[in-house]
Amino acid sequence: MRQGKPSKRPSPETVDYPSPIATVDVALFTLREGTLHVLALRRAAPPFAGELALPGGYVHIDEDVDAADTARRVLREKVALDDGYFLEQLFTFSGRVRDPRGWSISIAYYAVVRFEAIPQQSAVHLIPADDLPDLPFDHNRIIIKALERLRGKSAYSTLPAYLLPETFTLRQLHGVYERVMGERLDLASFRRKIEDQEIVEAVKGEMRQRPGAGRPAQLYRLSARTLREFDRMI
Amino acid sequence: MRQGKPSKRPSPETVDYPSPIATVDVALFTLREGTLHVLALRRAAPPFAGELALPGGYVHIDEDVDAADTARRVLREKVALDDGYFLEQLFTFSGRVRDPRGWSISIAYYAVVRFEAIPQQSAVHLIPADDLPDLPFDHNRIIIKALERLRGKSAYSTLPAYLLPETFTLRQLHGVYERVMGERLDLASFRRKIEDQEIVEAVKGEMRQRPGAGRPAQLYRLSARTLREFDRMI
DNA sequence: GGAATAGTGTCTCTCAGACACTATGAC
DNA sequence: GTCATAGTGTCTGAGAGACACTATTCC
Repeated sequence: MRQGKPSKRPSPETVDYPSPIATVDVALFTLREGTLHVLALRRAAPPFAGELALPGGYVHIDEDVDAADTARRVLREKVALDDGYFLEQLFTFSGRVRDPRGWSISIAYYAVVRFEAIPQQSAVHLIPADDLPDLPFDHNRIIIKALERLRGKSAYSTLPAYLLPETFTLRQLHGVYERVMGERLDLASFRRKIEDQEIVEAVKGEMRQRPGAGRPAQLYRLSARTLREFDRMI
Repeated sequence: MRQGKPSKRPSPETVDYPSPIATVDVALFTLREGTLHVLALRRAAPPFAGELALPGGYVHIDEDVDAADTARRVLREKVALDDGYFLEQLFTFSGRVRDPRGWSISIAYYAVVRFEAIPQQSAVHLIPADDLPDLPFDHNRIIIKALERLRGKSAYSTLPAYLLPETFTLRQLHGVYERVMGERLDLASFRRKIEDQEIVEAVKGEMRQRPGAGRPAQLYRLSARTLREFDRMI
């Protein structure tokens, strides 16, 4: 039918159809002042130059080994974030109308990281995840889907632990779950679940305190077992 | 950096990078003789001409409105399947090495349909889902991931009902769940769950029988409520 | 001692599995 | 009646929420 057209570099030879644009977008979540936020950047280039949008970029076929690699490169180049975050493919948004440049594919990822790990640069903005402005492309849809996934997965995994430093108290972990889920969770049940299933392990003898008084809390970290099979359910 | 190359039709103007090949592959599941199978086709064209592989095809940017549309077109053109099936995006497989033609993206879908709805053509093969041969590309990986999703989702949804005709007995539904999940499910609990939550509704007064004797069973169909919010949990 | 925060014991309710029971048809 | 399949009632154990209790620190 239609002819493939010559391309400059690692050139697919038997391609019969013009390929759509292929990009990767990342919804990066963090907790700032007790509220879940998504990271957005002010766009430097058209389309939608000057507007806030999710960090994203073209797949570089000579540089990236796969799309997850593109996502990590985007976070490195545009957010100066190297590691320590959770990253997972979310969904692929595609079609003729989602990008003014034409038929496009956006392989969307979502990521979770603690606030302190994000270098504060001028282009970086944090948007409250439950109170989004109108964003370009279909970025609102992407964020809403990412939020559903984040909440769904948090209900049966240790994903929210990525919002905390390496060691934390059970109370902090509980608070983070409540913030992410946006609902109250019974503290006693939470402790039982987390402790019984050996999701965390006590850090030897260490303790910790808050401003005024109060009994110091045991410090925990995710157990080796949890880290190994992170994706598995609680 | 590098230049975009002219394309014939809806031409992306500001594309800075050569796009990877964009295809859609579909893992279509069905139940034949009580065993879950995946549909494979004998490939007509290279690469891997003559081998069995998942039905798939290029995204046609002048014809398909989005990737789900591509998936439906692939099923229509290559399997002669028009509707009556469940279809959902699974995952996007991408990278430099998965396709000998070069850096490629496969937006993978999975589908579920009853055996009788599949037109029997010479190219169509059904492979037992739990006993896969070596398939080209990363199609084994796609099928394994699709199976996980199918089983995961069947545990809390009415997905397996797509393997049955419009009306069915509770016993049939139960059997189909067991086959899909590959494990025994308590029949009494199953009835309670299915009935209490109004997932099905009795088809007025109708009954049904099997070969020899036995009490006839009530016929059911999925309730309007279930069909409306199909994705929701049981 | 009191205030503040950390952590536990116990009751109750729900729900799923187990399994013995009853129901309705063909013969 | 028997056989075969359909469908129900009831017990039990696991787990989550509710919430009152105890523990350990600072002052």
